[in-house]
Amino acid sequence: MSIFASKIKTMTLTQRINPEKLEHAASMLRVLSHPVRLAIVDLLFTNGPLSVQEIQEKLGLEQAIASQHLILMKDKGVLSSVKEGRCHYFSLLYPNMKNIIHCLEECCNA
Amino acid sequence: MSIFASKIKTMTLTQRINPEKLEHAASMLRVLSHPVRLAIVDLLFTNGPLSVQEIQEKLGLEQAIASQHLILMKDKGVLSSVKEGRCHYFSLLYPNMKNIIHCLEECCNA
DNA sequence: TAAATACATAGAAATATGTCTATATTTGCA
DNA sequence: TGCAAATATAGACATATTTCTATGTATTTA
Repeated sequence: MSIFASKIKTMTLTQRINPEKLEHAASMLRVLSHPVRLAIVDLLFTNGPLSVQEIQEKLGLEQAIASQHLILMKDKGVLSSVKEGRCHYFSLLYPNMKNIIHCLEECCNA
Repeated sequence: MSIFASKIKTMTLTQRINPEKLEHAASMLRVLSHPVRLAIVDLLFTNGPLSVQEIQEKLGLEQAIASQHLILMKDKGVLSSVKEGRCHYFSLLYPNMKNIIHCLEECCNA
């Protein structure tokens, strides 16, 4: 049952779903609301799992910056990671996440 | 031409589009990344143009809080408003914006 | 004109976010 | 074992966000 689907139009989002879920939804969007993180989503959607170093190089980021954004994205449930040797490979937990970006451009010519 | 559509897979988002557009896209998401503002999008999508007072009452917000969020959303290009007498009616500039929320739940069971 | 209604805004304070530098941790390899 | 590679983390700092209280502005109505 979707948290956003409403049967009773007079009920607000806040009334229909619990605050935790609403905050979580907002949190997911907040993760995407950064140029670097949008670029990471795009990169991983196109290229599949990549190590921190690969992401760092392809996007021209400092090591710490790349790591910090990636860990944040993982903590917030946007990315997953697997460890192979000393490399950590990150990938999109939900590749459909890219659709949000697609929606965004459809909505407002971003 | 979509800013996110890539013909050359080796080009990153940052390389394909200009930083201003990327920042604008991130900015649009940042506007949505707040529980109250998600609730406002939902409310206006369902109920059409509403005055500040109506929004305030339906969502149980303080007057200043409602006004601040609404003005922010307008400034960032998410809402439009018309003034009738002393009421300011706000509505979604792009009703499709709701789709982003729909995508969000599809992506990650938000 | 005075009061009330509907909003907006300013300023302060708390919290969150983003970046940078430096350092720590883990793992692979000579 | 000792060094290098890959990544994570800590701490400091600047900036942004959010909320709150109070006040200002525009408009309607008595």
